[in-house]
Amino acid sequence: MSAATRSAALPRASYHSGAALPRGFYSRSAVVVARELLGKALVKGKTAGVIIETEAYPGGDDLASHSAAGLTNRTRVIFGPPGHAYVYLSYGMHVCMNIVAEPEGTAGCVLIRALEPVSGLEIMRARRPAARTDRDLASGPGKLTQALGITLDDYGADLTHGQFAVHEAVNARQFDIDVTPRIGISKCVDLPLRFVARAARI
DNA sequence: GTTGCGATAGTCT
DNA sequence: GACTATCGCAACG
Repeated sequence: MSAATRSAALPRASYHSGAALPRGFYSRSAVVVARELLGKALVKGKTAGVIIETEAYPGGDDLASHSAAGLTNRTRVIFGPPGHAYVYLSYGMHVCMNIVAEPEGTAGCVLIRALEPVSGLEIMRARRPAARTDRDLASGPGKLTQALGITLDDYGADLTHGQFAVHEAVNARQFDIDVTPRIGISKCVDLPLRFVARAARI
């Protein structure tokens, strides 16, 4: 266990979700939001998963953030009010999902990189025939959007209420948080902005 | 278990 | 016209 590790709580597979997180949760720095999203439940329709991996894209000075180039049609939601979905197409074929952080007018978002599937497993398996195990259903940014049925049509969706939202998770167990550099980027590759929940053994 | 590579389309230069 | 915040499969060990 490294010095960058700390303890927090992760829901059990038999979890049930609590109330949707309020907008104020997201109206903070992207780094704090990225860290605190671990262990929360991302719900869409009948499917849901517990967030186990995130990356912070603070905007501003961070050249790896899509918002670094400024306000464009694609990035406008990142500058808007927090708690909304920033969805984009990656490598021409994969959909990736972020949650907008920081107060309105300030850029910043959190990439959701992986989920632990907890509800609607049958639906997820049907959507992801390539997954060999249930662990692979949502173990990557492009996989989790497929498993939950998130598409570019969900761009800008408000995640603080409704059938597509992030919920407080109930019935939690302990996990550790590893902090590492972000994955798959070519700029600012050394910043420790990736957060991974590692379930405690036993 | 690991490494290497091609697919594919939106966005920006 | 270049460049991706990736994935899945094939070919190894």
